[in-house]
Amino acid sequence: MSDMYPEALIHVAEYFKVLSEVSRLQVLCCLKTGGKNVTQVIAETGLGQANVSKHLKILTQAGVLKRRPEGVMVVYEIVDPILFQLCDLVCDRLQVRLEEQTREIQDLRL
Amino acid sequence: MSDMYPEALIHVAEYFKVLSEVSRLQVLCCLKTGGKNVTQVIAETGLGQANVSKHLKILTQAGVLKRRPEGVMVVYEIVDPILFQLCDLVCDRLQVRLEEQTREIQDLRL
DNA sequence: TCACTATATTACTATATAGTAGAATAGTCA
DNA sequence: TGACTATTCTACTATATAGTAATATAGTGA
Repeated sequence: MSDMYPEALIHVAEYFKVLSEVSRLQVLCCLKTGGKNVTQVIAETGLGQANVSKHLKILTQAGVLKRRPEGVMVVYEIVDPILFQLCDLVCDRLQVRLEEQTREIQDLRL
Repeated sequence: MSDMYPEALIHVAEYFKVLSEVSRLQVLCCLKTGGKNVTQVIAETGLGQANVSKHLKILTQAGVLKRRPEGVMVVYEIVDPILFQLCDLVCDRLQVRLEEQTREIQDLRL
């Protein structure tokens, strides 16, 4: 955000875009407690197999996950150190906004 | 990110989606130094009028900007306290990733 | 009132991508 | 080798949305 060149902003936008899909956030939540193989992710999220595979690829290419083959299986784990900071910031902010909106609606009742 | 319910993740995904477009990041960069009216934003970003109007609305509805009519003009300003924290975190992370990739490519040369 | 400026909305096109079915690939074991 | 399992890829459809042109709205001053 230090300058205005759209070229530099493309990468920031792409990073945020990776985190802007519910299914991908589900996958990340599922991996929060540690690395898991694809079958486990499919089972825990309830998403389709091909779909999970695609999202895991997108998250890996974005540098959020790391792919590690283990025998027949492939284990994915979170390696992005800022991921949870980002999500916690957003969650806190959303909560504050909701409280503000609740207060505004109450004020209308006076 | 504290649970797995997709309903809760929808709001997080929506927030990230708002920040996942280059044009909107341009608008935010333009407003980083202080509130501006729509005409100024159009001039500084080079984006179309209707387009800027649309993005300003989206950013306002997301709670990132605040709309304040001033005479004939309408001034928009950033009110989201976490916005720059988020962007700085992502920028730093992207820089680290680039350095890692540079090192990996150099290692291939050995 | 009319003309002018600033902003917002509507209707449309073009593009991107989520999800899926089915095929392909790769590894393991008998 | 063949059968089986785990994962990835390909081709496709359906949906969402960025950008734009034209129109609408709203305020201001002559």
